[in-house]
Amino acid sequence: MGNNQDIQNVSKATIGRLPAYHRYLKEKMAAGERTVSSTAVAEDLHLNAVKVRKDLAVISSVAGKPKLGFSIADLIDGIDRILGYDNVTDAVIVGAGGLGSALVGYGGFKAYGLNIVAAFDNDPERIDTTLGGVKVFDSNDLVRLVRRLNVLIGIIAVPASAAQSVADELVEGGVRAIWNFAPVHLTLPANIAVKNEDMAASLAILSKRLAEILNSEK
Amino acid sequence: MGNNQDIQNVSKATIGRLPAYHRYLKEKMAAGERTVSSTAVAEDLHLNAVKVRKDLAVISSVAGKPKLGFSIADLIDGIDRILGYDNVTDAVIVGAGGLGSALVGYGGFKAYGLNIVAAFDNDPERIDTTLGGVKVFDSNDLVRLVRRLNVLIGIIAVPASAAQSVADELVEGGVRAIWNFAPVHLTLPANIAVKNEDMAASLAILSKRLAEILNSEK
DNA sequence: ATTATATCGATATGTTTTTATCGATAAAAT
DNA sequence: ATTTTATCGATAAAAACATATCGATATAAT
Repeated sequence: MGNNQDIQNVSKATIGRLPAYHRYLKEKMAAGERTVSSTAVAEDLHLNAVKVRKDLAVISSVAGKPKLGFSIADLIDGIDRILGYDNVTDAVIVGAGGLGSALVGYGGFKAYGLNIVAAFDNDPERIDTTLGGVKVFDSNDLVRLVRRLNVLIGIIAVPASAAQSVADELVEGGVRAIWNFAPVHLTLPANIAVKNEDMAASLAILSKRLAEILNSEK
Repeated sequence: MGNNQDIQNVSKATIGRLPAYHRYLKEKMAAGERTVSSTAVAEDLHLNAVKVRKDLAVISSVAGKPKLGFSIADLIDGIDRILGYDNVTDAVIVGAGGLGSALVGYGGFKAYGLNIVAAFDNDPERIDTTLGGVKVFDSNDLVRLVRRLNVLIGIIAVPASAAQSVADELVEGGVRAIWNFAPVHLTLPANIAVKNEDMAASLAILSKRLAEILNSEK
């Protein structure tokens, strides 16, 4: 995943929109369509048409055609290539509780280039069970196993109180990217990529939009 | 939640950072501290000091003092006020499966001004059970119950295939904001606030960062 | 009392992202 | 064959966001 050059030349904002385009294009393709116009995508996805056109221009290997638009198959290939959906990267998840099992069960991560090869938990009840095909190991073996498996990505789905120490162990095991679902800020070396999945932040932004809408109505 | 004026004048980027400040400030307060400087916050949270100072200036009701910084208690009050953490808004969640129960169990939403008053599912096994104190109702009663409860926010935690119809029903029931955890783009009226929790997008951004880091090392 | 200093607030600059405009062009319609 | 039109690509302007700089100032140290 992502260990290619392509992803580097694409803006962060665009990268964030690619998965949505990908789903949309897959749908259109399944519906038998061959081309899309930026205007149609923009309308359906409620985005600005110019923005979409620039995004599609980055993705597409060939120029769009007036009156026709872009080739759907080509766009999908482009996103696959940029996001590395064609080659899979291994990851481990720590925390096999509610959120952890939901994430593993959520499935489809493999379609996004992520292959969860192991789960970890410190609850004896959960150790040695399987979670959607993924075996749950003892947290005590985390560092050793992560190092042995040569895993680059770690997912943290443990309570806030345990998150920092788990993160430290993941780094010790050689992980270079951390996807953090615990509501805490992790203190980590600068050369580790971190993405915090901050539910409270999402909720705050939703609230802002709601406030704007309700306010515009009075 | 958020049904106040304050949230309107604050930039979206700042809004997204407020929950992290809130957690940080609560920690500091619990540790017995009374003031923080923007430089300290910036260092601990790995943010730019000027950015933090501007954020804190928006939050704080009084000016910061040289050598001392800002009052922690005042900042917390400010965030509570802006994000509406002091007055709680009701919400319902649809989908009591893995993700749904994880979200309800994730708990702490009430601390973020969100009170989940009901869950819905169409699986007879789940109907009439309780999920962390929240009763699971039959999806068939969704529209009627949501309308009766006068709920403004709906959380969608159902499989992708069911998400659009659930969203339509929520809107029919009077919901004005939708927090969507299903990996699909929802087509909804313009006067409904939507926040998509797009795991694939998060993963894409994490991958980009990882690619940048790995690339800078060779 | 005086000086040193951490921090603030304000202003300015830079960067990223979004949005607007418009001529060019390929397909469709006449 | 000619005209119309949807869409593109390019350029430019605007908006949002981040970062740099610096004088002012309240506290702490001398």
